[in-house]
Amino acid sequence: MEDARKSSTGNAVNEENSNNESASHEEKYCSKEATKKDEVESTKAKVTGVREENARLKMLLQQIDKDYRTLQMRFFDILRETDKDNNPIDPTIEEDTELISLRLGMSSRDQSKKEEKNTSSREENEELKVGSDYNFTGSKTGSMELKALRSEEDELSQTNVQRARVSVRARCETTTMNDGCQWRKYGQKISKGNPCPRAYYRCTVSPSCPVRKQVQRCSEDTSILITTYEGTHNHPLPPSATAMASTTSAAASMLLSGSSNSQPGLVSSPANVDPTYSLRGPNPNLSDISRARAFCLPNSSSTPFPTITLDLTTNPPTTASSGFSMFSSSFKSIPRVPSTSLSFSSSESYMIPTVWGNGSLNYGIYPYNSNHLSSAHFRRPSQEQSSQSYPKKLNQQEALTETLTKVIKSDPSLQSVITTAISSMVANGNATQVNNDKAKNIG
DNA sequence: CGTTTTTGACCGGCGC
DNA sequence: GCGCCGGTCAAAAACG
Repeated sequence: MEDARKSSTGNAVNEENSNNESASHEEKYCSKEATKKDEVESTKAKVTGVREENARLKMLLQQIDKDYRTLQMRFFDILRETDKDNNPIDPTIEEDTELISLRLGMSSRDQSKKEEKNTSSREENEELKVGSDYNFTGSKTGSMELKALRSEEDELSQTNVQRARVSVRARCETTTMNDGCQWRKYGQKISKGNPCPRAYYRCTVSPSCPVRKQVQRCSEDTSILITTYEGTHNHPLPPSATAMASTTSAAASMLLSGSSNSQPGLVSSPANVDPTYSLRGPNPNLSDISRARAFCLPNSSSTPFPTITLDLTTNPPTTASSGFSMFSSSFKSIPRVPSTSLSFSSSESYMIPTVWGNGSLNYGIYPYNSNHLSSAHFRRPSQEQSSQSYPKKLNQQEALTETLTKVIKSDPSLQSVITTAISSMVANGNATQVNNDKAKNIG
């Protein structure tokens, strides 16, 4: 190979030398044309490059779309399986869990039907759940989602069930996060304990959309904006809003699927068992987001709905190697455990240092699923008994965490999807710009 | 002129 | 029952 290349190169050089004179003459006369040709070639190369980039972005978007769907499906599967694993004795709990998680994504009727179907129907199920977030990819999916959501809303209004809230903490200088949706401010209040006013916004994309959000600056760090979303959009979302919507929806699903114990009649006090989850992460960029952390917090007794917090403000100097190390570490780290009302009814003063801490893993009570607690509640409603079951719940928690971590780590696409989802919803609108750019490219 | 924001009034839940 | 508090309403003002 080496010899052949040398000889070949040598021949070429000889030929070049022999033609040097004529070539130099031609250069004089053709230099301008050659320059033009070079420019044309350069332009062509650029166009080709742009086309390739365009194609690559298209592929990327399709992949993200696909990954999102996969993630959504896997997420609910995991939750379902863990529910069954951890509450095998009490079927009532599992049933409740299903009911609650359904309220988030679809009606119970739809869900129960789908549960009866085989695995192939999972895809359809998945389509329903994710449809609103990706309805720009297909009107059919969007309409299906719309039906499901309306059904859900009807059920919500009829049964007056709990609604999950998703709180996003992010550094943002503007008055509100640019999440891609259209909002109308309908009120502002000074809330107790925070000098910064809390603004109330309503989604105006659709007149009947029930989604609302509250925006308030953190009293301790006014650069941090706390945005709390409540409800589910019952209309197609613009592409720029899908990232936030899908992420909050998934987070809320995660939360509600674990709040079965809040069912009235099954628990002494719903306020005691409202878990507050938190996904904590630093900053809008992907690598930082990949270090985001998840943890659970005792819910404020004043909060009527279970709340999950996505914390994108802190900057823990952890290794950014694995996209989902955050889940594993945070879920495993459970320094304190709720013992029924004692921990759950804890006030904000108890919760805040955990939430607004420096990024250490001193948080988290009930990772994504509070059913472990619920089972303890159901079987031993007394505080004393629950306190005694603390180590057991911890073990369950850790086992559950490990299971989830393994699943997530075993699937790189899952990691990338989650990372992308979280990074896409950050406050400064970067994600919106990216989405818009991608949409333009596709268009 | 239509839409959005502002802001005081109002309402319901909750604790005392 | 009363007051506090969070959330919402709705008229007026501001805005584009």
